[in-house]
This record gives sequence, C-alpha cells and structure tokens, in this order.
Amino acid sequence: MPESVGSVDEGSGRDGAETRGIVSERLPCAFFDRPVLEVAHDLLGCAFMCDGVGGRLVEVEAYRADDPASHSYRGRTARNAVMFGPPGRLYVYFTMGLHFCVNVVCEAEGQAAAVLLRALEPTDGLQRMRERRGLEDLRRLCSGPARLTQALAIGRADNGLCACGPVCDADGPAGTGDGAPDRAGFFARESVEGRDPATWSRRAPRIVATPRIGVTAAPGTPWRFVDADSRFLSRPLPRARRR
DNA sequence: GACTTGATCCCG
DNA sequence: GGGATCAAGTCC
Repeated sequence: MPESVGSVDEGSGRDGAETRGIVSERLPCAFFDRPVLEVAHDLLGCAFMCDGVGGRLVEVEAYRADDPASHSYRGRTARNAVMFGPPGRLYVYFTMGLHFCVNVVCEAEGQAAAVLLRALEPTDGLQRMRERRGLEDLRRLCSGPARLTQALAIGRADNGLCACGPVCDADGPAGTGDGAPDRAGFFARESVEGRDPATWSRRAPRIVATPRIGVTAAPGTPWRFVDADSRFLSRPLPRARRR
C-alpha cells in the first residue's frame, strides 16, 4: 500500500472552499488554442474535475483533422460538429453501443483537433465515483476513457460545454444559462487550494508517447501520452518503455 | 468473444 | 429512404 488514500474526504462538506480554489485555477481557453500535440503533452499532471469529482490526468491521446483515426477526418457531421468549434469545449461521443468518451477541443476554431481523456488518478469525490462505477478498486475507477466518463457522470448533456476558465458564459448547445456552470468539467493546474496532499501526486509526470489504443486507421502514430510512472493507466506500458 | 446502439456509408 | 457495417470500449 505505497500510497495512502484512506484519509480522503469523500467529497462531502468541503465543496464550497474547494470549488473556489479550483475555479481560480481553471486553465484558460488560450491553453487549448495551441497545437494539439502540445496540449496533450501539457495536460498530463493537470486536474480534470466535474462537479467536485475528478483527479489528475495520467493518459491522453491527440487527434487531428488530417489524421485518418480522427472523427473529424471525413469532415463535419452532426456527431463531430463540436470538434470544429472553438477550443476548450468538451466533445463527448457515444461509442460501441454503450459508452461515452470525452475530449477537449484544441487549436483554432475550424481545425477540428481534440485530446481524448483516457485515464486519471482519482483524487476527489472517490465515494461518488465508486457508486457510479459499482466498484471499489481505486485503480480501475478511471483507467479507461469510458470508465472515466462513467465515474465523472459525463454524457450527452456535456457535449459542447465550455471547459475554460474563468467560468465561461458561452456554453455550447447544451448550455441553458440557468444551470450550474460548474457542472461542466474543467481543467486546472495541479496546485489547487484545499487539495489533500496525501492523495495528490505533486511530482511532474514522466511523459512517454506510445501508439494510440484501439485505433485501426492510423496504427503506430505515437500520439498517446502517458505518465509512465502512474499506476492508473488503462494499459501498462510495454516493458521496454517503462524505464 | 459478447455485448448493444447510433452514426455513417452505400446502394437504389 | 433503408439496410449493412462498424466503432477512439469494457467485462467475463
């Protein structure tokens, strides 16, 4: 048991202070308005939070419009329209008949690039995640793109929402304007006020690039980025890549 | 290897 | 318009 997580506040009672601290740390839209490979790289180690539940990103993949594996490769459709919108919005898609996956749109509007969030190290709202996943095992809570969305309760309604800070009024199609703006997921630097240091890996990630998982169109393109030392990856690194 | 549903493709 | 295909996954 190298990492203690037993003392974590399970998400109740401290939402006020925690939310204020995190909001001030939200990554701005400009963070995502850069080449998608850079953004993917830089997102590792950042927090991704949704309604007080989330953790530290340890695995992401980059997708570009000139990339046969990207949903945007064959042009704009109703499904992928959000990818063609401004950077910093969440692109949520439904796949395999039962799962949702979440991306954040990158680069200038119209470029249709995005970063898929594949795994995070759970740090906040552990009890809610366990209930949603029907699972105790911390390690399998968010270690996979569809596991992550289930744990954070991300679905169709989140598609198109702005994840930028400071809190953005320009919500996407699902934004009603009268809902709770913090319901949308958002990103933050790792130094978040009020975070329990016992559950947060403050070290800088050791980033390794590998081929993306499950893509058939562009096998071999090394646009999956992981924190090589994380125990929370969707798949362990090949032996040769570990050190 | 099965599961399960919706978007997209291809034919007509 | 309609049927076939297959998908950036997860679980047993």
